[in-house]
Amino acid sequence: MSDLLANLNAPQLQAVTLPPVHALILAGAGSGKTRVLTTRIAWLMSTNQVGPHGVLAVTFTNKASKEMTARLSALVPINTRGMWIGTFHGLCNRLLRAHYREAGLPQTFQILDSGDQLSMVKRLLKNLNIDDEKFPPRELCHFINANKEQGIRAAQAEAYDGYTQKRVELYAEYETQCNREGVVDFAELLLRCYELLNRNEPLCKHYQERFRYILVDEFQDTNRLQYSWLQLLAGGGAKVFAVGDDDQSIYGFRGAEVGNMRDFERDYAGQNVIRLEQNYRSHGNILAAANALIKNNRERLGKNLWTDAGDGEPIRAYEAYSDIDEARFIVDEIRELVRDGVSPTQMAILYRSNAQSRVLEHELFAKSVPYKVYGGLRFFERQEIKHALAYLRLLGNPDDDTAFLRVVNFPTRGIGARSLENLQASAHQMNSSLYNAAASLSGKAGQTVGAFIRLIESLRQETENLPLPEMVEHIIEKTGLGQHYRLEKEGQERLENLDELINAAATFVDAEGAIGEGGALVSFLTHASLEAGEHQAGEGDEAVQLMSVHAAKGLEFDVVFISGLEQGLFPHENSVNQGREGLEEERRLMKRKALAAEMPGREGLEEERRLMYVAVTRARQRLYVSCAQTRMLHGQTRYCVPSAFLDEIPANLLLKLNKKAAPAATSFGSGSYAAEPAAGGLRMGQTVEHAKFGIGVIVSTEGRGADARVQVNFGGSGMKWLALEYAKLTPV
DNA sequence: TGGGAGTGCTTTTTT
DNA sequence: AGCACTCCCA
Repeated sequence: MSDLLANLNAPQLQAVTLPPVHALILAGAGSGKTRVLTTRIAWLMSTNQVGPHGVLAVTFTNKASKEMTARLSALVPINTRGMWIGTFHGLCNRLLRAHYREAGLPQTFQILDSGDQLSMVKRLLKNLNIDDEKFPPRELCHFINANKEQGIRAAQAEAYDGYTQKRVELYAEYETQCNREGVVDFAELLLRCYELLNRNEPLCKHYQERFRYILVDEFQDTNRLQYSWLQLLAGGGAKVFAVGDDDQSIYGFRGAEVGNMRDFERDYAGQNVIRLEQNYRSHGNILAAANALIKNNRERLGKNLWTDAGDGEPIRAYEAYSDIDEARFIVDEIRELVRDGVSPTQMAILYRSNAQSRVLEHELFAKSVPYKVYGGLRFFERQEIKHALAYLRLLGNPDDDTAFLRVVNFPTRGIGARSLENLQASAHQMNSSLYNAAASLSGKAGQTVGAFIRLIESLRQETENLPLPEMVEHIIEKTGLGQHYRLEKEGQERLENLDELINAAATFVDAEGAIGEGGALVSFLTHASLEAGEHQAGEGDEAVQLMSVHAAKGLEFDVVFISGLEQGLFPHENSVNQGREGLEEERRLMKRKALAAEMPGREGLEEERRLMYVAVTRARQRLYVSCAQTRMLHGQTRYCVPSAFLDEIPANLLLKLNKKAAPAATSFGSGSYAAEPAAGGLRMGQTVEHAKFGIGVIVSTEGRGADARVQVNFGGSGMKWLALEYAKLTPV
């Protein structure tokens, strides 16, 4: 017991040992958030205030929930397996599986991932003969999800214009189709679970009485529906312990509501707000920079990180000529650090968008520095894996049209678009699944599709009594998938992945223990949807880590490089511009019109700044910030202005590493970002020198990127229009 | 059916 | 630039 509480600082101790009250823990970066959360659970249990049975702990990612489970079992000698610790989606799934009947779902309901959802929407549009230019499928998915995340069903959705009216209709169609197929998307897991509890009073009461303590991680990332879900479960007197950091809210773009923190404080936590402000991660200068940055945000609950550690090193800043030069600089620094004995694993290069990794990878490769890129295709999202899973899904639920269409002609069986059109038409007419409608087909289509149906039927029989891994293997072979990739030139890797799928099935069975009555298949498929597999993490290797800032949240490194700190990139222009349709839409949905109108783009910029704050606070000992004057973007050279965020770092914390003055107009601290981004980083009125025409003054600019041109008054040599891409203009 | 050419898009991402 | 997606032809 005393061990448990040893080494906690005062606010940590206070949080951990709080009496049964609602509480909001504002936990700054590196302040021991996970430790407080797990210790709180351990303390509650070891002091017999609650049993493992009465705890509900919610996280956002599988990784976080695994970590929480692991750390908890290290703290208390208890079997955490039966405990309700998991992600929002995982826990909702668990509830829905337990009460599928009450929730109106088939026992074997399957989960659509975003890709499945998209193809479902596309199919719907096609069947209804709707122009997908007018209603882009991606946008429609977003519309549907955003509504669900607000707890709004199609029947309740309001539409003030014809366009939205139509989208609501499509939302309704989509709902119908999902129900017909017995599948649910991610948002549906939450909404369905919420509705189940909300309208089934005895059931709700049961869980309300069961969970005495509800703990929520990363509370700043919750959306409206998740908040309501928590409210509902806490309705019977359970105490909610919410941990979060409003300054690290970087998922507003996908519906997270930082406002939930404020609401929670107002509605529940009241006096019990505890701030964890001592940072155990970073040196003083790094924290000072982070604090200075985030101070510029208006919408904050307020918090200032401090540390016992010394100031440490200054923040190193480098302004490169180009993206290539920036990469060169970073890689050179890394090589030097490696020579000095820093482990590559402890170094990370962060960027705002994944496209930026290319140049960096190129340079790392050229200099033979091992590296690892995060983000990209995940295991269960690979096409060969999805194909195999589609067959498995069809065995479990023949009504799953998405799965049906995915593999009905893969490997090819001579079932062309024509046959499928007929099939979809008659399925539509019969109001049944494609699988069921297949029997009604005649002619050639009837034969080929019939053969496919027989294949599935016989597979079902053959695999009925097989253990899961063997079942998977059997499917891969008997469907011709294996053969297909064996014959394909580039199929080797895909074959290996399919083997890996068999392994995954075996591992899964081992981990889950014996699950009887064919439940193993369903839970394996659920596992595949809910945990798409790590982002090709590949641990152990001595490699430098490359990832987006978003992906870096929750991680820490001795050395961090933040690259591409340029206006338009970081902060990203799409976040700051208000004109974007999607954003407008979001705003309308979030009913924040007033706020948005009052300060257009501010919210966006503040989220970008929080992103920068997250990036900065990843670093333990050394932080580099860099930008480039030119950058290849979308195949065009773009002339860049250093990020406003660079100017927000106090100059006394910075060590500028540029060897010589670079031959361009911009430099840190110029404040030039506020001005209209001039073509090529050159501004009106600037004096420049040209090899042939001599000294001149810029009188106007036109175009951007590769098309950028400037008009220069060269005095005696006259007025010239020059393309920046070709003309060498040196600022004077 | 499959490949080659043409077209368009391109922030961040978990479940 | 690079990739995904569509369309059309052999």
